[in-house]
Amino acid sequence: MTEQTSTGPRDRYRQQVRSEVRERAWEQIAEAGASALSLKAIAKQMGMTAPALYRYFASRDDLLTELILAAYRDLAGVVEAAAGAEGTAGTDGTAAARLTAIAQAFRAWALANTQRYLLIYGTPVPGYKAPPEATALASRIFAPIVAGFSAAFSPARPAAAPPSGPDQAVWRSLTFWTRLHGVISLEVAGHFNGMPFDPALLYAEEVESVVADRR
Amino acid sequence: MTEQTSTGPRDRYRQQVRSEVRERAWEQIAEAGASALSLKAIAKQMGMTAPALYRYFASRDDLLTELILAAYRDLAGVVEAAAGAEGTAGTDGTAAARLTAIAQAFRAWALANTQRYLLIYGTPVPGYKAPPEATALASRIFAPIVAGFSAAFSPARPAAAPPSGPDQAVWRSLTFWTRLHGVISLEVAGHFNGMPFDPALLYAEEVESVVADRR
DNA sequence: TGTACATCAGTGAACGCGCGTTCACTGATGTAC
DNA sequence: TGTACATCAGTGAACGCGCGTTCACTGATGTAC
Repeated sequence: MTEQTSTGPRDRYRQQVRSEVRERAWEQIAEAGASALSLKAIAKQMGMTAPALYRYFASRDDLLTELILAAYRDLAGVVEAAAGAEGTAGTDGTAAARLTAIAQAFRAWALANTQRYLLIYGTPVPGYKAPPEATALASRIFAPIVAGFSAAFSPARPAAAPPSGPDQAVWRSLTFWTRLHGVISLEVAGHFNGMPFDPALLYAEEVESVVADRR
Repeated sequence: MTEQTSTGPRDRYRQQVRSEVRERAWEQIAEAGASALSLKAIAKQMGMTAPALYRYFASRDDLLTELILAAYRDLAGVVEAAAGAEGTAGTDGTAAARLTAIAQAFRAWALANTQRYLLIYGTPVPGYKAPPEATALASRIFAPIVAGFSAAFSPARPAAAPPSGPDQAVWRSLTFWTRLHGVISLEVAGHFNGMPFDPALLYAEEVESVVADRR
């Protein structure tokens, strides 16, 4: 009845196993970091022998690459969704609201997916070379932010914009990005532990500092 | 002739070997990250067998702890030196100059000692518990910054300062810290690669954004 | 100044561990006639 | 509907590797008389 493209029962099973491997991999990474990712350990957890996993992933690095790209895609989706949920752009107020929504979604995702966040923005895994697709996905995350700042700046001075027009938006986006990351990465790494203040407050202020900056 | 406290020739040799081990360890960490730190590899590099190193360090984790504390101490020293080199405090201008000097020294150290920086502020080494001394050293790094912002704010309204007086300085220091770290950590992790802009410029602007903020 | 002794750096063998990956194979499952 | 065949998931043994750490030991170096 359902018209599936090359999805026999065997294929379905394949996808299921692949998905469980990824799940276990994330658990493992969450517990001991990306460098601890081990096919043998995953196999043992799943009640299989290690060589069996080579039916599903070409190598350990292949699995890691897939996980990293999935993390990127997930985050990109979250950011895009947050940007899209704020209605159509145009007015300055809406652009600011959209940027704030993006920032909140960004942090929420980072706190809920600590290891995924660290996989993307943390200390590079030694000896591991990120695939080219990662760069494209990084742009996908960045794009809604640049769009937000572009919208926030363009309506005031329409046609004959000052020379620093589009660059201005990119520059703001960079500042936005580094400020958000500054708070999140220190929080996630536990460097605020024992300090009597609310990171959410600091974060909110940082978001404001760029979004509400009229210059 | 030289009055040394328990420093016979044997002791001097000990310190020399310990120092070479640390050096090799840093080389190793620089190449492959902290998780790749290996006593056996260090021993081989030094033309010794691994058990010999146990004369100098109780365990691998012990060596790592020493390295981390040394990194903290080094950075703390650099920050303190930068703060001290800016003459006595008091005037508002001097405090700002001091903060800027601290920021520049901070970044310079981070870029020159990438792995050391990541060891302190990067993704936590999985399964490794930082010693309590680390917290004290983190405060030593933070203190000159807080002092700078305190000096920048107090002279205008001397005795009867507003309630948010001292907290204000700490809050600014936090913002200062997260903004600097935001730029540095992304730069060091290579996330600016391929982006056509100068991180030094972005950094300078971030420094200014907190130091020159009159509110 | 010379000898006896204590200290201690370093060796080599061994332990148990875990890793990624290959290979020839068994046996179940789906497919074509 | 039933049989023959191809596909493919999973096993078990093995490879070579590197790790931290222990232990009993050799031999050189410094120290005390």
